[in-house]
Amino acid sequence: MTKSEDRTITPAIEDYLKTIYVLQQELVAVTTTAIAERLNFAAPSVTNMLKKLADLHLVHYTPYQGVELTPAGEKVALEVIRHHRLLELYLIEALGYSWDQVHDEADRLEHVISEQFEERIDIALGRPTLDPHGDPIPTKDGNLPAADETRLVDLEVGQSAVIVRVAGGADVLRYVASLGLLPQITVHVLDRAPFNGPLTVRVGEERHALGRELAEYIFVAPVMERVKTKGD
Amino acid sequence: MTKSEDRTITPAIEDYLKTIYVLQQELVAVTTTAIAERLNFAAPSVTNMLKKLADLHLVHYTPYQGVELTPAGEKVALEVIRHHRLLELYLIEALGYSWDQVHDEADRLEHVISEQFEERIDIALGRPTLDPHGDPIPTKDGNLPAADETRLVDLEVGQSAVIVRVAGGADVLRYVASLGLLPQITVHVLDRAPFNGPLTVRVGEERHALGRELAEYIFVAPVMERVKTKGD
DNA sequence: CTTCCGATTTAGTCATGGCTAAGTTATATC
DNA sequence: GATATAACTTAGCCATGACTAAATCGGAAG
Repeated sequence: MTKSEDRTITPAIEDYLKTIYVLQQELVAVTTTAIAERLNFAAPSVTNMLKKLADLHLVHYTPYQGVELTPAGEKVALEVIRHHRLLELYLIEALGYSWDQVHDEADRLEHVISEQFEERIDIALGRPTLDPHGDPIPTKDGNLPAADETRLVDLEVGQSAVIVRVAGGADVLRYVASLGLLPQITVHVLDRAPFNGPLTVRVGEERHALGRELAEYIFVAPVMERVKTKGD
Repeated sequence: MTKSEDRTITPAIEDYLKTIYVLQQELVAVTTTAIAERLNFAAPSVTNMLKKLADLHLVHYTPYQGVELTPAGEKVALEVIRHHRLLELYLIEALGYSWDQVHDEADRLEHVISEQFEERIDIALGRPTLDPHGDPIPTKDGNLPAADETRLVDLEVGQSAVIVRVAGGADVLRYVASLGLLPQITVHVLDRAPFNGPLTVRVGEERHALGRELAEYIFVAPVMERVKTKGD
């Protein structure tokens, strides 16, 4: 009856493709080392896998140069990312997870849920387009609406913005959440210390100093509110 | 403080322990071959794993004799079974799966969900005690209330009973469901053909002939209603 | 042009967990 | 008691996917 599928795509392969997809959006070239760092693997392990992915026609791999997803590879990556983001949203909305607890759970579940499971939670959530971090959820046919990509670190003193999403791992999410910096929240930039020093921001009644690196993880939608001179 | 994970327990180990647990309830001795058949593995693969499980003190293994779970092994088995049964119920209750679709999904999910996930769906379901097949759900501290174990095949002609659960794989479940033989449903035994022949049962307005083997998979709670005469 | 160094790949190892082929054990039967 | 046979184990193989150590590439500096 339902005989097992062509299990060429393993969880490990899915993780690599997902990582490469994300890195492609951050970097000009996706290198072995960048992948190794992101996945916490040794570089040779990555080289190994890249050769395998190339054999499977999931990436274009040029030794010493880097990799790029093929359309087939991108399709797999987007499916995994769709699973991940739907799961994160479902865990929060349906099961009451908190914002910073969902990532690890989704990382494990994303590899094992069926098409049916995906479809059922998609329906249960009302076919959402954004995940809890504000990232767009790829559609079933592999389209990903681009998100705004202004970073908190790029704002000028005096500007305000609404947090859209926060990148980075669970530790970053937890810390950022503890400061009240959650999606939908408005922040005001009070100061930018020189020499790559911290940003001081106001969130509600509180003030926090954020390292530059941290502020690169926080993506915002700028609010062009009345600044100094009477704006239009 | 949640202790850091003892990653000695792999999904493969969980599958073996779960299978051994189930077989212990069905058989006097759990043999290599019985495990191999249930898991669809070759016998030597099982022998191999049994040695590993014995090293981990999860089973008592006597070569050529069979295995038995240790308390530690039983604990793991019950945790996995708890995951499985909670998941099956959740898939049906919360996500609208049908009765015969849940097994495979639960088989994959049971190995990856966290304690938190288990707790959340347990709460969402109102801390249930029976899964959709009528099997009891082990408690978090590893207790499993015994279920009634009368089989449909053991009923006399003229007896009626309510189906409690159906054992067997997805193919059995699917077929049995297609006959309308679902938990909560009442069946009436109309005939038992001699020489191990089929049972004829009435379900609602329909009659079906069931092989003896199939009728062994169907567990019932007998109903002592008025005895009827033969024929009709 | 050479030299150096970090990035990368090659080579070879290990654990997991399947497999087949071939021996060994237990046991039922003559 | 001898032996056939099914059950079981041993031995050895394979793919995955991680690792370290060592060679190699390639770009920036001298």
